[in-house]
Amino acid sequence: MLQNSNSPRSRTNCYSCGLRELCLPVGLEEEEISAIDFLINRWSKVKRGGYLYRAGTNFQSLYIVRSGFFKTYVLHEDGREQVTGFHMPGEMLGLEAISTNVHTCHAVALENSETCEIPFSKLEEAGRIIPSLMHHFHKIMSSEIVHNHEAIALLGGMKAKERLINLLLNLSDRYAKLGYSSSKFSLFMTREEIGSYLGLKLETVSRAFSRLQKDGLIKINSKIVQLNNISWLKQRNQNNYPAIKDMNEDAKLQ
Amino acid sequence: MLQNSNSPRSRTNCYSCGLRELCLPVGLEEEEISAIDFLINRWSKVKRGGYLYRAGTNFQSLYIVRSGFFKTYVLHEDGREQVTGFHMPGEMLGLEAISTNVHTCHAVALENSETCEIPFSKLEEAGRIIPSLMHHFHKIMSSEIVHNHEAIALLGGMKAKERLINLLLNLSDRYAKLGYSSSKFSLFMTREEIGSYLGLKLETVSRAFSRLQKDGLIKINSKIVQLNNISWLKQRNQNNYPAIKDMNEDAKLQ
DNA sequence: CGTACGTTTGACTCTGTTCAATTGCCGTGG
DNA sequence: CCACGGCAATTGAACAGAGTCAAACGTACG
Repeated sequence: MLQNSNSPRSRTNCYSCGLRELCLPVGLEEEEISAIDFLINRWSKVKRGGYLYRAGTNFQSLYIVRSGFFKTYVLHEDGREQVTGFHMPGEMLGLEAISTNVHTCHAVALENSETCEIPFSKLEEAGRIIPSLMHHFHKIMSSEIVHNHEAIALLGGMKAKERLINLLLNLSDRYAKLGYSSSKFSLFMTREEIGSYLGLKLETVSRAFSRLQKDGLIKINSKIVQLNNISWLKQRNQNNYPAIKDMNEDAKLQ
Repeated sequence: MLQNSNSPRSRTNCYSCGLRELCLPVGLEEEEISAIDFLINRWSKVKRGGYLYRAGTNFQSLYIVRSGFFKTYVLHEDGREQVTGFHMPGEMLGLEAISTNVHTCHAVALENSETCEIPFSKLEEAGRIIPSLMHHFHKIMSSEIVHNHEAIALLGGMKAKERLINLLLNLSDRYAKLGYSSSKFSLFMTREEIGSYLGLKLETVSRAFSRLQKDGLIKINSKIVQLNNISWLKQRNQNNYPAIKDMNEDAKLQ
């Protein structure tokens, strides 16, 4: 049991980490992995409701969720919070802060969570020596941008029910990647947080859930949701933009 | 007139480029600038309505707007287009494609435009040799994420009039940085494109313009807009999230 | 000069918000 | 163990803001 996740050894050991194939070390050689183990100089727990970082604080490190569940949010002028994302194990937090060296959003744990901390200056140094590490880091940042574009498309063009289905399918996919059930999982966030993320009021979220349940598409019991027919939901509500097919349409436009 | 912007010489010369302080070379030494001139292997024109790249095509290069005005958009399943951003000189395009090596959005010129092309693999190579270049590139990607967060906040929590004011102030700031008037400028996009970006229908955009004009806040003549009292507009409609002030509120939350 | 496109404006509809009351759930303490 | 309080979630009814449909106007370009 040397590699038990609670042993001190595994605290700074990417090699034995269950998230290895989802996280920063993707695509690295064994020796390179041990090199980045070096970077990760801390391993911290954040209790439910606790802050990983706050807007306005100085940026030093990026974080990777090791276990648990986070939300990030910004505040509107009037104090209303706008959730900008939900974050699951293997996902990186803090990328927004690189531009100004100050965090521009708040990161809160919605469950008791664990994170790996990666001092950014060290990551840049290591990236110079290990090109594939740097490249993979660029991919992570880029996919964050893609993900944001999807969120913008969702907020800009979808109705309440579609937004909710989209979020559920998105969570479903991410749980699947982690090896959990894609059809039945827990929502760690409140209706209000879901609403904030989807640009809806909590009552609207609640009504949308009720309606989806009445239509037999899902089963929902407070925080536990079950998707009855994922492929049907996906068909009814594509969340990917079929790039190739689009090309024909575009040709006409030009 | 060796450095005239149409001379062949200046095509690959960052040193003499008017955007030098807004673009990739920010913070580099002179010798380093000549090193990145090396990277930029093409300099292309895109006519109004033409595509810089399309979703679904392979990713090779990033682009920087040299002159003109672009929009980027993704397509919803039903073919409706969702504008994800407007892009002015000095701004970088194509960052979304790094993650998959395929462009996930379309980039169209709204005016006759010019761009610099930066092969991404060469940029990564150069970044290994010039750490400050790599670091600045990371800042650019990060600020793209911040910008997306702002767009999400706008779409998630604002009313039509607020959204429009926000866009106008945003454009105003960006024009100011380029040395143009911040109070009177041209909108290169149609009402429909504005609406798509703001998550509104074109009629709603038009009505919002009319109302702002009737209230004396702006003057609008088809595509030319004049902001009558920028500081008042800003006060009435903050588009920054005052991070420091927020800290007090947050303390209560935890 | 005429067509096509973008814009403005009005009247009506509908989705989501607001306000309010009720229910359900869970942890605390009697 | 049950009663209580507090928070989250549900549901209903009235309301408001944005969407839809339609008509008319302006402007740019062939």
